[in-house]
Amino acid sequence: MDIPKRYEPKNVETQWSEWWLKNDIFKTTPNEEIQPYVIMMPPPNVTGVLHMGHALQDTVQDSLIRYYRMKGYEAHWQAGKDHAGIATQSVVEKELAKNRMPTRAELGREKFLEEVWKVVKRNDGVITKQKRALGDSADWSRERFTLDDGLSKAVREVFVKLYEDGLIYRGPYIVNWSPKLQSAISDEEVDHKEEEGKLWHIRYPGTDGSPGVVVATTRPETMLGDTAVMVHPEDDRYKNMIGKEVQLPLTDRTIPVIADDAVDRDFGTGAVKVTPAHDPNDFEVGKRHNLPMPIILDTSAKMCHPAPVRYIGMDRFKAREAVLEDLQEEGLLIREEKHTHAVGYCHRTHVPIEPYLSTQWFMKMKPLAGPALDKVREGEIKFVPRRWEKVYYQWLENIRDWCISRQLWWGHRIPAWYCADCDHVMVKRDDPTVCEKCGGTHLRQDEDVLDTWFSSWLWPFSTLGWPDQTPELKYYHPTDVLVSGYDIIFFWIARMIMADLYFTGQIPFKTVYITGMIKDKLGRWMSKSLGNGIDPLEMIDQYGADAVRYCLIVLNTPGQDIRLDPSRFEMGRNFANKLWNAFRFVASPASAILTDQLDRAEEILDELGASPNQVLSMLDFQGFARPEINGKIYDLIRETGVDHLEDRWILGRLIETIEEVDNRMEQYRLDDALMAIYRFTWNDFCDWYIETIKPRLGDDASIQEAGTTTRFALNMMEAIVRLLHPFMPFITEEIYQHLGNIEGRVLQEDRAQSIALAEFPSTEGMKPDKDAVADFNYIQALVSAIRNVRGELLIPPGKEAKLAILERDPHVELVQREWTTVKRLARLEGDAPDIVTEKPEKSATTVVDGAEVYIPLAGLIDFDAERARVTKEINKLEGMLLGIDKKLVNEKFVNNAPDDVVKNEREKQADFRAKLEMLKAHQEQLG
RNA sequence: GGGCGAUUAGCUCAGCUGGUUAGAGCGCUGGUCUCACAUACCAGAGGUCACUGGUUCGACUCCAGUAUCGCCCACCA
Repeated sequence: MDIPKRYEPKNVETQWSEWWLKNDIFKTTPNEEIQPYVIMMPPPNVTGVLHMGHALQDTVQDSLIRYYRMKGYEAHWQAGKDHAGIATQSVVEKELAKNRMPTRAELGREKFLEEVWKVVKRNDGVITKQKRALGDSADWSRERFTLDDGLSKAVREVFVKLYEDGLIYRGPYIVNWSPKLQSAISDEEVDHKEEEGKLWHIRYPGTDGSPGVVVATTRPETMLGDTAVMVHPEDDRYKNMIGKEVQLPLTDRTIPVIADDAVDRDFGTGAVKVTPAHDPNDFEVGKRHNLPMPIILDTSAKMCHPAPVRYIGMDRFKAREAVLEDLQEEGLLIREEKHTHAVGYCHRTHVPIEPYLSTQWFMKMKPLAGPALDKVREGEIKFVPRRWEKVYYQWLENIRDWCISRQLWWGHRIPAWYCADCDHVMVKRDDPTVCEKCGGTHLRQDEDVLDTWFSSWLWPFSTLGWPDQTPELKYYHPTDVLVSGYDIIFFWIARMIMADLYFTGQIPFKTVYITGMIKDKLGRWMSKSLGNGIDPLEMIDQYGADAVRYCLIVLNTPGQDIRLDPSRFEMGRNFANKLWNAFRFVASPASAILTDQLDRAEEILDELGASPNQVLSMLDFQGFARPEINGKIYDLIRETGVDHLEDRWILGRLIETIEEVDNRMEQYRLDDALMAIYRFTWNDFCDWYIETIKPRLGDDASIQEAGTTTRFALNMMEAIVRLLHPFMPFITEEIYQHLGNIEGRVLQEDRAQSIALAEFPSTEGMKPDKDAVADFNYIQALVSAIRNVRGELLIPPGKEAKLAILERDPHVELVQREWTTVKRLARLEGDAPDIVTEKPEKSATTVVDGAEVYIPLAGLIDFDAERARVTKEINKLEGMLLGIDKKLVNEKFVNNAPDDVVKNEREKQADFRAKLEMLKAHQEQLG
């Protein structure tokens, strides 16, 4: 067999990902006989590329999906893409500019949308391909797009239904306006940043020549749109002003002084300028007091008409300077002081939001919020980790209406028509041609589109065919878990829960698994401007997708941010390489031996004393996925007289590992699950098991022994790759298929086509052999102790040492029996340990499991080193013993602590004391 | 102004419902190209678990507070 010494992921990974796709390995179908396990993949932007956040979340999802698929579920991972209104539209606009094409405005709606579709079609498939390179085992045949016909139908249905139910309305309100996007955005799309700004005090003189009032503002430029000054009704300073008019500086207008208890008397001057069209509070005040609401900033936040002519066309910040300058000149700028306040920024374009009075579509959220809150409160939907539920509650409890209209072109156009003849508004499932009220035919559809999230909040059911009652909807819905970052709890997660409950009456998913966000090495967000991003594709190219996945899973504590440094991927690569070489080792003798065995089949079977079918089926590789066979394999091996301690030990460790993996997977601690597999593979299987069985495969071993040994080791290998497959799908598929080939003529028909479809190892009906585990642990401790002596005393590795054990040591028999192992691993000489009645002269002494063992040192080392080693050991022991002594002297501890804890401490005390005594005696001897 | 998280070895992080000799990877020190793997092996050093109190026989783990860093929410102009 041709197996490369170094594992090279590149070709292997591409090959398998194409093979999986070609063979429909991940395709699912509704099947009532099988339990479904479903995850909705958060749809990435159509024009997007894979970034580390995707890589993390996808790996988590894929590991879950693959795990449950192997556990026998119909595991469906629903993929798709989001049209991402604003993001996509600006990508296309930028591209037009770059290519010196006409602008959006020049092209007009229809032509522009054609351009967008061109870009979308060109990019379609890019991110999907990248996700496949990562190993995503989604059912790609069921991919959906938020703008495809089905989803558009769902969006339309939802809009009309909510309109009919009175939850969607249209009207003039203050919205968050992004001058850069030239569109309204929702509250959630505004980022607040604390900023050091200024508070300016401006005098509004009385119309009668009196001093008037001084107002304080952070936005002097908006004064040009003021229609009142308000003071607190009880404020003695201003009581006499209420009802009077003041002059609005820089204009020829006069405005009234009104009283409203929304005013905080202690802030600023206690007098507030009121700009109803450009401030949410002032808008409310304006409504209460019936004030005019002149709009003085246009959609680009430039000064416009009712403002005095000399300011018109000025950008808002430019206008601020001009206004301040002019006020200064007129002596009306009283003072300016520093003032920190929160400024809203457009989440996407990072320009300051302009509160702006405009007519938009809104959705009442309160009625939807109640049930969504209940489902989480009642535990029907659980967040992992739980603390995110608080964030969810807080948002829903204070939820405000959702501004859903956007002044964009790319998206679902609002299904509302206005009759030019009678102003009637129609919201319809099918495009109307005639006004239902006046019969007129001059209908005009609303120009705006819906917020992107208005389609994605339907994702868990719209992708499954809703509003039609499809078999998919019945079978896959509700889904099991949603995996996402905490950054879109409001945007998406909470809204999905609301929508699903409202429209299907079901929860969208049972669990919300919140991942952390990927940060750079210094804990900063990865961003293009900082240039600190790590490209997952580059990492896949360099280290392999398995390595990237390994790293991301291991670093991922639920809900905790991850500081990522590219060098971290080395651990994944190294682990893959380790696994590969372990496989190479157990596989290389396999072909030869097994072929030979089969050639001598009858003879061998005869020796084994079993019928051919029995033996073949029991030695079948499927063994470790079938617990009931597992034990029998071992029994059989033992019956043949090939009874090895290490086999029973590693089997025990495997059982423990499988149990731990299952347990940790249930808790969504994929990091722990993977670490358990890692430890088993590297520390137990590679470091101890393989090292121990080497003699059984060497030249001195019989074919029969080598054969059974290889069988057993290959079975272990198979168990390992199956355990590991959910996390590292490529290398495990590669090894699995190799194992299948090695098996050659034996029971091929029983093997799954892909490891992805093989059974996950189970421990059903199996228990670790406790005695074997204890015995092997002793051997490990013994070997480690000897190695420690060797290491500390700098005994050259090539030099073989001797081992002497006391006759009364209860482990004598065990050490004799396992001498081959001990000898090899500790590099000892002799055919057996020396059995002595007392300590040999000039020996290093170490204590293993309560008994001394000796390494005669004559000719090996100087005794100073041994003295130093023993002193170190004694100091350590004394420290530990001190703590235990203290506890046991304390009556309260002895009386109050549980018996087993006290017993445990007593045992430890005895052990440590004995060990200490032995070492001290030894130290004395050394002089 | 509320809320949340973090603070454990030089670095990045685990440590579940209080009792472990407080762990891992990387890095570091010493030794090995030992016939699966130098992307490796063996041995080792390194931590008053941010601080202060409290609860408890016992606290890295629970409670209160302090400090530093970070995040989210919030219409005081």
